[in-house]
Amino acid sequence: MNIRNLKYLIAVADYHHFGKAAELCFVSQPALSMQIKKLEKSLGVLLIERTNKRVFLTETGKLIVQQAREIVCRTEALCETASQLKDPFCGELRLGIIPTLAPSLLPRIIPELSALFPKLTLYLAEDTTLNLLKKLNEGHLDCALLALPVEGDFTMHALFDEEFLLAVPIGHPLAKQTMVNFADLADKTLLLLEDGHCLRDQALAVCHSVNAVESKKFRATSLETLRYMVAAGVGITLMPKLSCRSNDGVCYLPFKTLPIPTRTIGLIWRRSTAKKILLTHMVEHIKNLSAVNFSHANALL
Amino acid sequence: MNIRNLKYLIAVADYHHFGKAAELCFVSQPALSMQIKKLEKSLGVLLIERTNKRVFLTETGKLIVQQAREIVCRTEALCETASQLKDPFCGELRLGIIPTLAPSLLPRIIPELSALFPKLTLYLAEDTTLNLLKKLNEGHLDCALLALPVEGDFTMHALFDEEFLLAVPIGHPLAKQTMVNFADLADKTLLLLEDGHCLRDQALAVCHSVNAVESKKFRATSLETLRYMVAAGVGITLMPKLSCRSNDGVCYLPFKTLPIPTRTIGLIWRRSTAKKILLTHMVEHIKNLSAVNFSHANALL
DNA sequence: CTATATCATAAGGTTTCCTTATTGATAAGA
DNA sequence: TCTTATCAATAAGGAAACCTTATGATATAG
Repeated sequence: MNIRNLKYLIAVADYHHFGKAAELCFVSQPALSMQIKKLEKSLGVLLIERTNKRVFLTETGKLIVQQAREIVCRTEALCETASQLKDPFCGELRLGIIPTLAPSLLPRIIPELSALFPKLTLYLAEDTTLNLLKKLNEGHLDCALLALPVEGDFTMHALFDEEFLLAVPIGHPLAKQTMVNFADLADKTLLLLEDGHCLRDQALAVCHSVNAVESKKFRATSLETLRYMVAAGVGITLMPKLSCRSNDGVCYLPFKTLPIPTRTIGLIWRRSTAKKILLTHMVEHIKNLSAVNFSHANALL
Repeated sequence: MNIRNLKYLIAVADYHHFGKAAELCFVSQPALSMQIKKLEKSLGVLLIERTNKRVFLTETGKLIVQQAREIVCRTEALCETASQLKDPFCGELRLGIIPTLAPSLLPRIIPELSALFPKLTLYLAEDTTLNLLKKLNEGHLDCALLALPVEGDFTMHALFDEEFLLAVPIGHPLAKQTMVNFADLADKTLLLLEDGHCLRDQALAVCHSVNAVESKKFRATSLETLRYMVAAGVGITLMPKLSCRSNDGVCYLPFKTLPIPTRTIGLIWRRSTAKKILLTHMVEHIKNLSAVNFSHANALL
């Protein structure tokens, strides 16, 4: 048995076709057929049932393929480990991020990160927390930027706390204040995001603690929609600080009452990742950036 | 990279010597040297520092070897899976068993099991529960016969309940009774096994529930020692039913009071074992054997 | 300074593996 | 029923990988 054998087997398992599997493996069909046969012989079991029109795995084959995938996956991880140890700041990094953070945070950190890690290719994926965790576990992502805490066996590093501000239309009675109390929100109705966004749950928690309620008529699909709804005078909402802007027809009021509602933004990754060194450096850099750029004074772009 | 490469690397990591590692791998030293060099080149990192007198792993090498061991281990597991699927009742089975069970149970099941699985080679290892669990986890054992429940992520199957009987010397006042009550034990002193035996803990639990106490002067290293001490009139003890004999100078009294003190004997294995089929068959056979042979009527040999 | 131990290198042969061409078997269509 | 298309197996020859033996280089010990 060798790793190539296993890769060929997995290709056949994925394509149910020797020819296509061979193509995928960049070898000729007979070469692949022969290797599969050799593997079967060395294991002493039939892995694939071949008829001329149909190729499918035996029950034994399914179990073996399952283990083969694990092995191939680990060999790739080994290579990745070596490559990262050679140069931790080189290669690719697949970064997941939640939609309520991406448009506001990325422009503030990507330019600096690109400059700091010029040999690094960054791939970005925007998705909900639940999907990000899934993709992380499946190895499709290397790390994720999201609101802590999350469930799962990940290494988690808090980066900064992001305040929530109350967003009201310019003409709103509260817009005359410079700050807002919890009491101001009592029995008010807030516009929130639709299900799936972690921000929705955090906002609901705030609602609960100040005796506000969610609007039953409307659930937004994005923060931008939410902002336009507020600007249009439909209602008020909570907005994370980094997403607050000036001169957009909305008035953002910071909270005066302690504890100020916030969410903690963090970077997480699989404990077993090969990119530990790069990622811990990245945490430090983002922490520094946030301290300098997202501070109270200049958080509003 | 291939599996052979990794095996060679692991051998060097284990022996810190190219020549000896090569011998272990049944190849010449240059062949091994070349493969290691090839691996280093393909990974792009230095794995081993060579001076003419000393061979040692780089920090990178240590991390890579760690992963290599995992991979090689899994390839062996894959082979084992195939072999077990080909013939589940063939090959080797490494069975662990606790010392307070081995001498009494094995003679009652090994002959039948040998007959049922003639192509199976059975290796037996006697050790305490803690050590058995460790060896199971490390892959040095395939399964273990012990008292349930145990801590850990294992598949567990109860086989039978084994009663505890009170062992008293023939001349003892209680020896005149045919059975014994919990009340008979109140404030009595019992001889127990030394630390490490699960039976000790179970006996202590019984002591606690009947207000008996442990003898402070003596702790036995085995059930046999315990039996001799009782026969010599030093004290009384609890004896698991399968270890009770007739005509050995000791009188074994069953408990009359409900619930009769017992321990549950079970077979456990790693959830990921390749020998699932064999082991589940074995569970059924031992259950049947226990129903037929360890029943109340003929438990005393 | 010599001997020894130890890993690296070199040259040549063996084995493994791959490629192209072809065969054989089966299912679908005429 | 015969033909055709599809697809995996087989065969033969060449390329690559790998191993072996012999030799080289270098550091340590005496």
